[in-house]
Amino acid sequence: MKLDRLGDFQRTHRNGDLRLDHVGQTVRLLGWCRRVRNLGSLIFLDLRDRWGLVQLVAREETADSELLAKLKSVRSEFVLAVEGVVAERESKNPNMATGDVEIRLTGLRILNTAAPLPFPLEDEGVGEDLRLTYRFLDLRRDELQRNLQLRSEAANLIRNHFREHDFIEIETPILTNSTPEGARDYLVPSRVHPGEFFALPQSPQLFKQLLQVSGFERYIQICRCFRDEDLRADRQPEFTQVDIEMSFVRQEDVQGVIEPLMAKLAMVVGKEVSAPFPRLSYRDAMEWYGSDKPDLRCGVKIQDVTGLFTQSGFNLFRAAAESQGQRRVRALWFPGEAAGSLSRKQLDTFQEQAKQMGAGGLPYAKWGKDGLSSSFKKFLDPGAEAALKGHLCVNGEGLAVFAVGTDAQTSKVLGDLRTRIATDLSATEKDPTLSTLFHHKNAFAFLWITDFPLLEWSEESQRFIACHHPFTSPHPDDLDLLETDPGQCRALAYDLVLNGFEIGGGSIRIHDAETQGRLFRVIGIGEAEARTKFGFLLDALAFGAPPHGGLALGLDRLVMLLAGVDNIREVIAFPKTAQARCLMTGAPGPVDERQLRELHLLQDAKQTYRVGAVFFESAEDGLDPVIRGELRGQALQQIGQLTPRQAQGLVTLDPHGRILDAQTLSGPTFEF
RNA sequence: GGGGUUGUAGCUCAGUCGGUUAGAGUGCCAGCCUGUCACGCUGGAAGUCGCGGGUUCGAGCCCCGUCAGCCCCGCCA
Repeated sequence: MKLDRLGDFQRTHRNGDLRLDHVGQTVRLLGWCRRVRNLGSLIFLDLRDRWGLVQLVAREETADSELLAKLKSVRSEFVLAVEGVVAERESKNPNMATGDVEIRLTGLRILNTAAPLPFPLEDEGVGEDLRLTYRFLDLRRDELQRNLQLRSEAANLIRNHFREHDFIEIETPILTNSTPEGARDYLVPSRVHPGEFFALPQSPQLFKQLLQVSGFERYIQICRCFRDEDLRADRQPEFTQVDIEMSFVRQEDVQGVIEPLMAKLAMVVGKEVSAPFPRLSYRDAMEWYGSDKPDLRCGVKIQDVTGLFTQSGFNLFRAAAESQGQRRVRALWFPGEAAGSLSRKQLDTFQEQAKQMGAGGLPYAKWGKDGLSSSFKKFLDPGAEAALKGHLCVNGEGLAVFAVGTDAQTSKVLGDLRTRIATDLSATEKDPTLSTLFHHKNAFAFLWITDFPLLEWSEESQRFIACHHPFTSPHPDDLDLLETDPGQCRALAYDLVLNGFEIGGGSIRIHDAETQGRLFRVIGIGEAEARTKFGFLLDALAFGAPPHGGLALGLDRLVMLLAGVDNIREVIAFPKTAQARCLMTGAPGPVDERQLRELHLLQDAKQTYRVGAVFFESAEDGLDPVIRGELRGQALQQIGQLTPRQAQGLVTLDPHGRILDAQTLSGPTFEF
């Protein structure tokens, strides 16, 4: 098809803006054809641009015949420039913003055609692999257009917020050093320095601290970070952090800057949230919610019922009760009819989940229409049942599930089931009493988790490692524990949590070289290594580093929650799959051997020479060396008789065509 | 590294106990159609049942392996 040129055509309006006010005006519009509805001698066409949709119309009896013919050739997603007169519709469409008007076509330019799309833009539920392969088409869809628009607005709002608070935006290097702690790095080989590597930043942590030493006092950057770890629905190998750092602050000051920002961001999507947000210590969060990122929309708390089973015939529970706190029995109580009438099958799926989280099974007690049913009913005599009901505050139908084990084990199981069961129950929406337990899912429940442990014992490395990062300040009250009982030492670290997602984390940093040295020692980084890896930091701390602290927000996750979607890929223009591949570009991909050699990733051992004649010599085992020698001799002789331009070397190939040996006879060498 | 799940027409899916020529809707192509907006009507084309083995007289279906998407555990200072 012959295409028209854009020429000097200029749009006069955005498609979505046209209203009855514009009736009678001649307008020029640009966009994509969403769909043609050809009724014979009456043709409708919806034209889409970034701002909306408007209906075009042409009538056989009134329209120019050339225009009409051209219009009939238009298919979905053709790119058009049109001219027409805005008119009130005969039959209006209340579902469309521009549904009162239509454009009577007077001119049409087909700027480009479009092959039939590999998937329809309107449908939900198109396979995600297909969407990612044709991401540029996927991004035409309303939802992604909205999500990326929202992301842009959020980023702008964030920048403005910090600018209003006198923060300065500073860029830090993408090519930096690998650090010994933390996630796996993405490495970038250095061409200039053989055998040495840059690492892409997991975060600009050290740079932002150094900027405090430099006196910038309030720093912000919206920056890309990279971690080469396995992915999840809310994790990508490259992601965007809102990175901030402040001097002369306590953690309350950092939180005080973030909270109003969150309120503003929530406002963008019509949510009211009030600051200050609740603060919960790590310890309490684990005790009540079994998670360091609890979803507070669910009010159900974990309860300790260990004490009820000291005399129980149920060995599993009694053994825990007799373990003197090593192991405990903990429970979740979900009141209401919906919970009390859960089927055996549903309980089985919860049990499967519990097993996946490391539990042996899922003991339960359910009070339903027919009274008690329980996996350990035979150990629940009327007295024990009454005690259990009293302890859990059971006054009606409902479900209690139990976990037994160490705090870490039971927290993991119950922390997961808490929200999983609550979500399932609220999905049924049969039971009004649930609303008090699981607030409707549109709420935004922010909170801070504070007083994280500074260090945790790593079985794998047989040493303590930093929970947050090794620059986090110990809690001043716990400083003495650093060497005596490192596991008990709390950190001045805090996470921002929204609806069960960690959307930010930060800390007050160590700002003196001595404490930093102490911490390095505790986590097994010796003097020499500290010097090599972090010498610049230790130096900086020695030259008048101010007390400082900060935080990083996960922008992708934050926007994901603002957009109300459950997957981070929905708010990233060109995301990677769970296997960290880009289905559109195919990245990562192989590179030329020349590149590998240049980067010193491939030895030059296979280097070979240009030849005018190639003599194939079998390298299969069993070939008599004498014969091989003779063959080689013959080859050399033959080649030697050729003119130098034709014969410059001898190459030995194996049966697979791989070069085993090469020899220059004359002429210039050449790298393959 | 481990577990679960999905893979059939361009797309979304159905496909019985292993048994005839693998179907539907939609999209696409052609024709008709003056108020559609998920236009309608008629007709047509369209399949490496992810890939590779195996079992069987016979495999979309059963078995083994493998690849890819998604979810989870480990991992993610």
